[in-house]
Amino acid sequence: MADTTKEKIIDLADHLIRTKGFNAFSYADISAPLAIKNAAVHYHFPTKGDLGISVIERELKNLALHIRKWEKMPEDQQLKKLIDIFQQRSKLGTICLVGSLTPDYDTLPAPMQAKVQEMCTGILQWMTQCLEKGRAQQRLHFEGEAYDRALMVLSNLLSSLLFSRVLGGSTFQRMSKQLAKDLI
Amino acid sequence: MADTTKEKIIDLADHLIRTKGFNAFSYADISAPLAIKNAAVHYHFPTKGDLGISVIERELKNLALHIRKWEKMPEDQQLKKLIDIFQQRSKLGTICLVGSLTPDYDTLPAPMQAKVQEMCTGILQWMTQCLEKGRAQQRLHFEGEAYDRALMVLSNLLSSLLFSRVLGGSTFQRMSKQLAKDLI
DNA sequence: AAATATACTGACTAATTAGTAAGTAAGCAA
DNA sequence: TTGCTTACTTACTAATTAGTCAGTATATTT
Repeated sequence: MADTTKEKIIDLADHLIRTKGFNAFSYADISAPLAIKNAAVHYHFPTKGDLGISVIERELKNLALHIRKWEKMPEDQQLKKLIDIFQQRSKLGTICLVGSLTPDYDTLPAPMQAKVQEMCTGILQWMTQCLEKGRAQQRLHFEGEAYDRALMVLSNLLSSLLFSRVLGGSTFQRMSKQLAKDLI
Repeated sequence: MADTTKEKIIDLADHLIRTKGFNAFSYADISAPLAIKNAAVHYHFPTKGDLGISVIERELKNLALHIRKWEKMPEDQQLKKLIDIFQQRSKLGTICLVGSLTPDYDTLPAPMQAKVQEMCTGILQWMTQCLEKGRAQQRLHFEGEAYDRALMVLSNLLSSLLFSRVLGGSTFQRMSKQLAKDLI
């Protein structure tokens, strides 16, 4: 996994954001498990917002890496790959960054708000393209603008993780299957 | 509005949960605007969890009141009424309790987790019935189990509020119109 | 060998947090 | 009028919060 302290901090912060939310974890929640002092966390990330931004940026890079890996696959398969990633999250009981950070949006420091915005528009941009191309090749079927459909799909993926934690594991399966049925 | 202090506290807590989230507001955020001491808030609601539960219970009662009011309307109209409520929220820039509290689920005190669960299952139960009856009368059209569709609809309503705060006001219109188109 | 940068620790701080306990003023009931 | 309840205030506490700053050991560079 992560070998440097900095990467370990990002790893832990990522997990805490996905389980407890940005406002419910503290520097102590990070320093204690890593057996370092809270000042060491501040050394790498002066403010909590800086840490949050790094978590988002890493997620964005990872996502970009996946997307590049899927480039040559047909669009319906690319979408299924994305659903697979969410299924893994569902098994771990962790939610996605969009689902965790957008509810807290008003409380986030301004630079982090900008990053959250960037994350949302970035994911939606990719998904819009994916849906558009998939429809052109008749591998995906839906009505309306591709961007509007992208909003609905991201909505369903995000909520499937929220709901499955509250209502139980089968909820993810129900929603992801319905989502696939509706589009393919 | 609210005339008793207790009702004013619930009102404010409701607003704070919808804007900042349950973990990002404090007793001071409630006592200061009401010009009372924080101990007065503890008098009415011994713990923060008690306050959270009261906020959910009031929402559940309000929702039940609305639903009873819509009883004689055709199901597609009932659904539109619900969308109207979300549109008002969107204008105010506030999110719904499901969208605010499910991301924080793991951090909530156990009795409040139970209430959040109750709220989710309650809303889904009503929506499942509404969709089922609407389909039987051919006023609503969709494939798959009504419960699965209810999950998707709640997902889209909840996310439309999250997204519209981050991406701008037109996002709600896009999503709610697409939602209506897909079902009617 | 000397200077500099990296990655921390130790020891703080000022503010905020949820929550408590004792007291009090006003209204109502017996 | 005495006692009880309601709705608070005053005055706390112990814990936690993000963040700071001066120091230090270890590499790395010059």
